[in-house]
Amino acid sequence: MRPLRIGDVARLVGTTPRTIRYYEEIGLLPEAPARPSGQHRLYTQEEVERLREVMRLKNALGVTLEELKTLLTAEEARAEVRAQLRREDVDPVRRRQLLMEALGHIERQLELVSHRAAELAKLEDELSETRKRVKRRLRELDARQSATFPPEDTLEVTGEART
Amino acid sequence: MRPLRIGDVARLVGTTPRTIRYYEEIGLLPEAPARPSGQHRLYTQEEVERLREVMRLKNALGVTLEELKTLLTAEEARAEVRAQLRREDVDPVRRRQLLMEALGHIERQLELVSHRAAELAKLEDELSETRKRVKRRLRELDARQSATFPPEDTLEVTGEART
DNA sequence: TTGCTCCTCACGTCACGTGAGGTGGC
DNA sequence: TTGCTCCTCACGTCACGTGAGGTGGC
Repeated sequence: MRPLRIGDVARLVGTTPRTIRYYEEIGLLPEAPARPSGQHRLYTQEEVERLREVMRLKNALGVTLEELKTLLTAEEARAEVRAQLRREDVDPVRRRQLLMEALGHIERQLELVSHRAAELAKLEDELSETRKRVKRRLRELDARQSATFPPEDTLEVTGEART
Repeated sequence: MRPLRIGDVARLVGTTPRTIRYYEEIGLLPEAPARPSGQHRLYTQEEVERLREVMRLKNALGVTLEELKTLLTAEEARAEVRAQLRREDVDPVRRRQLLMEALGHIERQLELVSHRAAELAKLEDELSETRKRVKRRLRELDARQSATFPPEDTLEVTGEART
């Protein structure tokens, strides 16, 4: 698979080239290595995934880019920790400490996410309740219509109803 | 209940006085009526509710304030429509048309909300899965500990575990 | 009277949007 | 060669944050 250009990447993750350049500028994305100024940026599939994750977290958590940067750095540290833990030669005390740290990070993120998720779920619920009520009133209206007027296939009163 | 000042309102809905003034400035909130320049703004409980709803929609939908303004205007129009519908003297064709319009608005909002809600739910799920795994590893570690070492009440190896 | 919160400018900032003018690869 | 996308400034904008200097109510 050939390397992608910035416009392709932007389309793939649902953003704009300017945003990608800005994230690179503030250090949220790693700079394309050894690119002479003026040269085109090229991206691997891996970098696209990274950016997709960044966008997802940004949308989900609703934090500033500075906080997001801290968060991602912490996440990389956790990846480092996982690598350390895979090598079995870590003593259990240190091992426990690392796992507890990881747990702390995860729980802080979970709190943010579940709070927002709950709010959204509530709003969604309210909206679908309202929709139900409106639909019911439409059905009731139609029922009264067909009682008062001839059946709909013989008369064109509410043409919209078929669309 | 006495009227509230801007700082109290901000605290109640979880924002800042500056934000409330800004919303008033761009017409997202109605101007406090007949307030001489320099005079304090005073708010009723009703206005607090309105602002709370604005904040909730803003957070949930993630739209620009301009879009939010359009959305709220449409919502007020719907309230107007509901008032019209309550008076029974609307002919059924018009009645049906109004209900269909309302349904359209609700469904557009629902699409926005449920999309974001689904994304958040997915992220929440992933996070709690990860948490589960980390917790399981901690339990396994502790199990091996108590097999290798004497029971914890006779030895102080992992003091942290008690906190 | 003394704090406290409020007021109105007005400039600063964050996260980009939007040209201007120019270069690079199918 | 002609489009197209890319590049780097650099200024604009949206949604506020943050003082500066001053007034108002318990």
